[in-house]
Amino acid sequence: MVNVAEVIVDVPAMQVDRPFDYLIPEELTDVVTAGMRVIVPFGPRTVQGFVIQTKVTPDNHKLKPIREVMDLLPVLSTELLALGDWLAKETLSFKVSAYQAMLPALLRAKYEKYFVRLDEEDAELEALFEGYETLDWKKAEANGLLKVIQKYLKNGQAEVIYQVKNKITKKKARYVHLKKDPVQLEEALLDLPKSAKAQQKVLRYFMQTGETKITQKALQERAGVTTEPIKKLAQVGILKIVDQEVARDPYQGRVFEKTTALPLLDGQKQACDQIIEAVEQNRAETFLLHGVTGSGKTEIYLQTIEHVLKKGQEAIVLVPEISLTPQMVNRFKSRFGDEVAVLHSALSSGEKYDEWRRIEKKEAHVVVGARSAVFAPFENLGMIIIDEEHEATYKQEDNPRYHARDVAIWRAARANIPVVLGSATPSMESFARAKKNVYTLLSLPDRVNQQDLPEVHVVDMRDELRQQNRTEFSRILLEKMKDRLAKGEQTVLLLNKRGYASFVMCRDCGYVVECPNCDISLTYHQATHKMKCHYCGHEEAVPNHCPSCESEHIRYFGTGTQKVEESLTKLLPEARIIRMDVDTTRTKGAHEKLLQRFANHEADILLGTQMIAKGLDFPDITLVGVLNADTMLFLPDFRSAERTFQLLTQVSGRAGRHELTGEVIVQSYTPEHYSIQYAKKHDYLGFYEHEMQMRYRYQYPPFYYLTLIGVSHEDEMTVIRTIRQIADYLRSKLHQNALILGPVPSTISRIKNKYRYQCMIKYKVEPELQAELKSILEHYQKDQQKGLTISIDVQPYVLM
DNA sequence: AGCACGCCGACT
DNA sequence: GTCGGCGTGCTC
Repeated sequence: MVNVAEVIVDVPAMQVDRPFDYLIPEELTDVVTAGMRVIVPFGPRTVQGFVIQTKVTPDNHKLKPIREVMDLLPVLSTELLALGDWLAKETLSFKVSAYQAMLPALLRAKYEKYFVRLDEEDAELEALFEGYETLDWKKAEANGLLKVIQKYLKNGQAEVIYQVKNKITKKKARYVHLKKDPVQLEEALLDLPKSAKAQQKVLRYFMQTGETKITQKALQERAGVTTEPIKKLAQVGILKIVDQEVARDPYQGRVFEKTTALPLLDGQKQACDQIIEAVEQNRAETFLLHGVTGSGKTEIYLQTIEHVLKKGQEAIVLVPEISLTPQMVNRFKSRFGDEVAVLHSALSSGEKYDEWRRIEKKEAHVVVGARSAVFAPFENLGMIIIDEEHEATYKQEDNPRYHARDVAIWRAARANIPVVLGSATPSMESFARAKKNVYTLLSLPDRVNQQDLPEVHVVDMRDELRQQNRTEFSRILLEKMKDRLAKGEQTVLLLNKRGYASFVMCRDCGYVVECPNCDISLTYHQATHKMKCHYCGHEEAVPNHCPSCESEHIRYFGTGTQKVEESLTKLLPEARIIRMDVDTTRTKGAHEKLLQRFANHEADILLGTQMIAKGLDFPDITLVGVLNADTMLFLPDFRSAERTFQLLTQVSGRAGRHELTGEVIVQSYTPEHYSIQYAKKHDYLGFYEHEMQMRYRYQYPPFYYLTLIGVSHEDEMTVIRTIRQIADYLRSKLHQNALILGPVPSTISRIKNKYRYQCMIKYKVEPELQAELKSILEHYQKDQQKGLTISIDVQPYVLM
């Protein structure tokens, strides 16, 4: 009998998406356990793998042994292993991909391949290796040496080594330790030559503070010296310099003022009590917390988490990436201090790893993070909160294409704990489930400050045009901005960029500059003064003449934030403007700095894209303007009305959150559209009813489930043939109530020279669908190796 | 995925 | 007769 580990190898391919057995070598017998990463030989290669199980079996002498363990403690708990299995099945992706998705990027293996010289005598070989013992494969390949080296491999004068590398780098800090007691120190100071002023400073620092250990950096700053005197003192044995591991702390040096629970309104209290009851009774209940902006949802999160912590359990709080602002983090940090770990994409991969480790080591009991934080390695979870549950960012757009909400509900069901979905504008799906009592609805109709919701004016921009107003600003908006300027109050302007990139078009013939590889128009970039493709990165110069008709009337269309800023400066020269978009927030911390400046009243107007729609909470914002409310209304996506309503509601909530009442101006070319009208009235329920009718009529979620199948290849005929075969196959297999739409070219019909076609399945109950889809993937496996890509998105969120 | 093996055409 | 193209199949 031998000890055997079942291992999922790090090779994302269908044929090897199953466990492989490996012998556990004797010295690792009690070390290897499920959830650890190991290094194993796999064919001629060496790869990383995840142990999913260990077992004892009869010795069949055919198993290769595990080469090395990468962890001493499992990185995946049994819960997360099971979750990965489920995820892979649900999203039709590979198990390894699911496991990788649950871990910080630093735990993903890096592979290296290089040659080792075995024959020391051969002169030519030595020359090839430039005298070194090893030669990097990539380097050899780049220099065209592979063929020559092959000979040496064959006759055993060299060999190929496959190596798995850990990416983890521990952050080190240089510490200075004091090796002498105060008396000795005094003597040492007297012994120092008079000229050694800097060394004296260092010793006096230690004598005055009584410290015995300090980072070198801090010592240099505080004692006002450079590295040299410290080195000297270390040489004579008075000090010792030690490199020590430290955890990166992205919030280092910040002081969080401790806050305590705020008093709750009746509605908040009731909601809190119900959630706490579910926590107490270990009930896997899903709550939909529907609260208007400013109704105090966050305070409910904080107080229920407090309860979870008191019970000795842990909590996960998911927040959309863009609202993971310092303001948001601060609220959690100041209530729970060091118990909070933050996981978000602006952190470096090292920082993310360290935060993840704090969770794993049970130093943190609350995690606040974006989508992937739903996989936080807690083992005694007490509650999961998803704020702004309607946000599309919770759906991962590449494999594994999971939705964080589904993962949360899975974990909650297993752990018998509640999930809280919070939103001012719940998704149709969630609200429908709440109405059917699948979720428990908790409503917060009132704002905490008892303020009325801001008044929303809708301006018909077609009228403005008729009145010869060609600027981006309606007369009323301009009027109100001037008024705020005079009163010293602040304005937020939202430019809805989605579906509205700036492109170059010929005014004479209508020619639009397009990407030669992708079926999409090129975007104009002012910074580089070039045309760039969003999808493949293709770049070209801005044309002077129309390539089609030679006309010189070729110009930019679309409205960028820069352009708006320019015209705003002309109209309101005295206004101080802060512009926030991808360009001005690219560098780390820029986002925060700009907001801070706005908070400090260093500007009157904040102009930005979607990223300013959330989380801004400044007392002096009394006017919000939406420059173009409807640009995304006509995107080919059934959720476009819902998204428009959500965005408008969201930004409206930025105004008048404190004492001053707010006003909102919404500019639109289609002011009569229901999503705008209901947003104007702050009428979520009205919008919900209307939108549900549309969804019913056009057979969309939540009445039908969707699955999107996409095929792409360089040869258009191959794509059409394949997608047709798939559609026909599904038609023959699925229930007759299921609708199969298409195949049709995708919205962007070509990316990177690959043609893209898709078909959509709409269905109600289809228990066999998953199996059928899997068999389709298997069937086209060989073609997938020849450049054909089949992507399956179960319950897609974005249809483009 | 990646790599070896193996079977055919185009050359020294 | 050999080099190298790519199709096929396997990886504990």
